[in-house]
Amino acid sequence: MRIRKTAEHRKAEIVDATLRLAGELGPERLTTEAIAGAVGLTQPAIFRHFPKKQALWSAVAERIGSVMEARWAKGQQGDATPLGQIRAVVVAQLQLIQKMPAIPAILFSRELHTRNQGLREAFFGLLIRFHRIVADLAARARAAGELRGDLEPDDAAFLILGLVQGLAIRWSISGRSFDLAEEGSRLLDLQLRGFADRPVRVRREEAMS
Amino acid sequence: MRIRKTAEHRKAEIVDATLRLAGELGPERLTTEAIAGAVGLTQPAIFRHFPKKQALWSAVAERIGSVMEARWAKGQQGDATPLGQIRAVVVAQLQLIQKMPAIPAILFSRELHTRNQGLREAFFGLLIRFHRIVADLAARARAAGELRGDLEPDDAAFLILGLVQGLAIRWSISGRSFDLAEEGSRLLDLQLRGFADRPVRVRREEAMS
DNA sequence: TCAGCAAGTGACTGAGCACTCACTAACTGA
DNA sequence: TCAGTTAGTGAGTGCTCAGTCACTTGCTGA
Repeated sequence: MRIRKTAEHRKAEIVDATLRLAGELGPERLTTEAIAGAVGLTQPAIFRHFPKKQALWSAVAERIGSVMEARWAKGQQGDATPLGQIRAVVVAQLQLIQKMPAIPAILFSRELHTRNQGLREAFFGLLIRFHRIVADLAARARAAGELRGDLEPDDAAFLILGLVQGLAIRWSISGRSFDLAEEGSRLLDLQLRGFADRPVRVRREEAMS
Repeated sequence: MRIRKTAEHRKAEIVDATLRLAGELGPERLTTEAIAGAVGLTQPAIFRHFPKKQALWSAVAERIGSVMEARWAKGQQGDATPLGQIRAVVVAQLQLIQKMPAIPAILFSRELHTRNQGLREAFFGLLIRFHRIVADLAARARAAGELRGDLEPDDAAFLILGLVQGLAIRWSISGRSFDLAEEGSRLLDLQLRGFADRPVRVRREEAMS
């Protein structure tokens, strides 16, 4: 007997399956046929819920965006120092990537880079949001004397984003062969140590010693 | 009149066109038809020189690899300090990426991530090579007292690779809207400053002051 | 100068895939 | 209970592409 569900429910199922499969097969290998199969529908049923495949990608981007925002907000809760909050936000992001490998897969996909402008804008916006959050925390860290004076908060954030993205690339291309959050936490420690406040005179002292 | 060239010459032309077009259209949008058009041949002629499209990708990877190795070697020439050589190698890499946008395009492509295992191995190998070079320079920097003692050369190299890759992502996704080598040079400066040697006691002095 | 080789072509094939459409049947509310 | 709504289907279309194949034609060396 044919099982019918509400459109809302099906949409969510389809987005879920797309997210999962995009991580497994990669966004360009992902066909509506495969998605339908995973959900237990025939292929044309997908188009009952999303008029174009692009609309499905938009829904996926929206889902990813809201999950990310939620995690970032949670990472900033608590009474940690600004640097501690940066750590929390970055680790939250890495854990999310580990749980949703579709995120780097889509970020590195041509689906995003050439085919689907809306998707590109959505992801670029997320990158900017992430950068903004880290940069704001860095600014507070600098004000609290936890950050070198010669390091602009924006630049500190770029370096931290680079850490996350470089790690994600290495993780993806190596076949996800290590624990992302763990390795990221370790490297972030080293990175933040290099960000710590150190007046110029200290360098002179070192040079003289 | 039909123009005939030697197979060797044509192969080089086809690889050149593929590299150029992969940067413009993206690796998955790139059809044999488009390549043939750029070279001035019909589509089946491509298969006269490369039995499968994958063979063409392999030739492209080989070309990229040899160009990279040459640049890295050149960057290490001269009598700069180890840190200076790291800077030279990184800037050389960024300039190459700027000249050959196909490199990040392929690095981020599904062509590499799921479709074409040989290509993935070739690029992963290049990443490892780059990491090795930077890590070796970092080890020499540490021996020369230019690098913090708590920072393993391998980890320093990971952070620097992250900088390069994060920058490449931002550059790609932003529509190549800034000067890669310039921005990279600036960030690398900030990064290397954080790598500079600083004994633990200095931090304690700071904390006490 | 001409035989043989190999670069190149025109016309196909077949697979993959997004998307369509007429139709069916499960649910819902009056 | 039954009419209207809408999730879902089966069969198909058209397009894009990698790859094939029989054939042609420019080039080279004996």
